[in-house]
Amino acid sequence: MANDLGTVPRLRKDERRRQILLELRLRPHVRISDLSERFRVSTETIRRDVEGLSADGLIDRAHGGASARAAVRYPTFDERAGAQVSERARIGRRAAALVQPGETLMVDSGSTTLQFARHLAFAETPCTVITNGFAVAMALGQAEGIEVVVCPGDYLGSEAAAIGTETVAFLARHRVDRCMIGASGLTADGPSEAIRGFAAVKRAMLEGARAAHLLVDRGKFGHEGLSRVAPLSRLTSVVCDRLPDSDLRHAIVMADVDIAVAD
Amino acid sequence: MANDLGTVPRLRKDERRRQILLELRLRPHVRISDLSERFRVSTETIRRDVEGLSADGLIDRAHGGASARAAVRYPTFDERAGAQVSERARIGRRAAALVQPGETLMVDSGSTTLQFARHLAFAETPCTVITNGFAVAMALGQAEGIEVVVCPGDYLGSEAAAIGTETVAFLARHRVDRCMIGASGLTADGPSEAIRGFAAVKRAMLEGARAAHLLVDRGKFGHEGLSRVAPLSRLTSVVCDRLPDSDLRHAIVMADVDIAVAD
DNA sequence: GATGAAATGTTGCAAACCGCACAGAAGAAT
DNA sequence: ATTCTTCTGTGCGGTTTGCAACATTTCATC
Repeated sequence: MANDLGTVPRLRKDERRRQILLELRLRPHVRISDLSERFRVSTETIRRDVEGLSADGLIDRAHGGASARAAVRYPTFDERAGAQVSERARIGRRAAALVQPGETLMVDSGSTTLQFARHLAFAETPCTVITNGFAVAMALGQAEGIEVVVCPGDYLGSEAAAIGTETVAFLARHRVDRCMIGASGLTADGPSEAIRGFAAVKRAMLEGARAAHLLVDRGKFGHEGLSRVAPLSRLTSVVCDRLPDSDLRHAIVMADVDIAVAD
Repeated sequence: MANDLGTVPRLRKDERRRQILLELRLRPHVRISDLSERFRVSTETIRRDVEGLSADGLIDRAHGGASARAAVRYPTFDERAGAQVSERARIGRRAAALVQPGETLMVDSGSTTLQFARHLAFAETPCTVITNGFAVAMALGQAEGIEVVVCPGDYLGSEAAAIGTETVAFLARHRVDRCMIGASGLTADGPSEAIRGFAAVKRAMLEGARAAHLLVDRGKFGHEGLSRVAPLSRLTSVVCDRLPDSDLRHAIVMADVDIAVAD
């Protein structure tokens, strides 16, 4: 109803919203009261603007204002089902414990590997990490003793990650002790990935690492994404929050892959 | 009074504050009520944490929560005057107008080039941008029609940028229509940079671009950073918010460099 | 275990914010 | 000019947050 092709929208509202968006690209947070003062409109109007932008997914709402959209939606939007989050956090912590001081790593982008990065950053295990994920780099970048190397590539805004041939070629030029990757699904055929362009990156990490750890929560078991990443046998271990069904478990064990259950 | 070298601070508080900082690396805003729930402490305690972190200049306070300090620190807290900010914004807008559809660009990390990026993102001029700055990539990554390529390199957390030999080598492999770079200072000897490791990146961009634009606000005139980036003559134009003094202006003109004054 | 400092929780009240409903204002289309 | 739609402002009750003072707990140290 708002986007009739022929109509020229009014200036006022769109201009304001546009300014709000611009502002939020510069600073992470704006206050409704400030905006109201600046545009000389009522707080209610700004509230409606912010509400609208938020509904369009362009910004995140906050009490008293609005904030830029999170680079990575980390605890997804299911706040209450935070179970998922804490399970991923447990997986991340378990995986972080695998890292020995001085090691070199490759880390995938994704919410589960981000949890890993957060725990590794907290542990401050001295190591070197190569990653294509912005959130992972930012999480690790503040930790003392952790060197972070970022991959080149085409920037994928929706996932805040670099992908593509540049990324793959860069990874192929490196060799590390371990890699930590996520996946959209895990079956007896191996991990698979739903997001276009990610499978190749994960594959490149698997190739370049002596040990490969797959970080997946129980929700991934039995699901299959669009692209096959690699056969199960390519993995060293699967880090998860619960043992898979006996079929999948059997396939994993037969492929000589360890299973580590967090907590 | 907080940093006695010998004393070992308690765990609880620091752990919490650290997690808050970590969280703010990933999302721009956290709510006090959420944090209180997550850490199972009273909102007052979180409020004190946030207050403390804010006093240390590590985060920005907001009603109901806290927000990350912009990846690249933006100047002052004076909202309305915001002179520096709006001047940089004007420079950014002016520079964004230089970009023609279909061009290829290299863009430096930094607060002024970030302003450029956000205006380019808003204009949605179709183009391809190579950048080493995370904030620049994230700003441009939301825009339709703009392809963003990120550089590899060592991640510098304090500036959210990639630097080092990998970055330089990557840039050297590319050739673009224009580059947009910032600087810590500008004198008759040319632009200079205060942050270690940045000068080499800027130099590589200058080498790889047919046209080179330096984006600087008036505060940079006459200042000189640690590393010389390049001679004035290497630039195509200087985009600034006010004409430099006659001496500097003369040097710029003699070097056959254009001066574009925003607004 | 006693002691004291720091951290945390609790309470009460003021201020800021939210959301709704309705009315007025500004444009667009007829 | 008129109608109609969309946008904006105002008022008000309800909720959340902020802030300060005080009570309580925790922890290190003796």
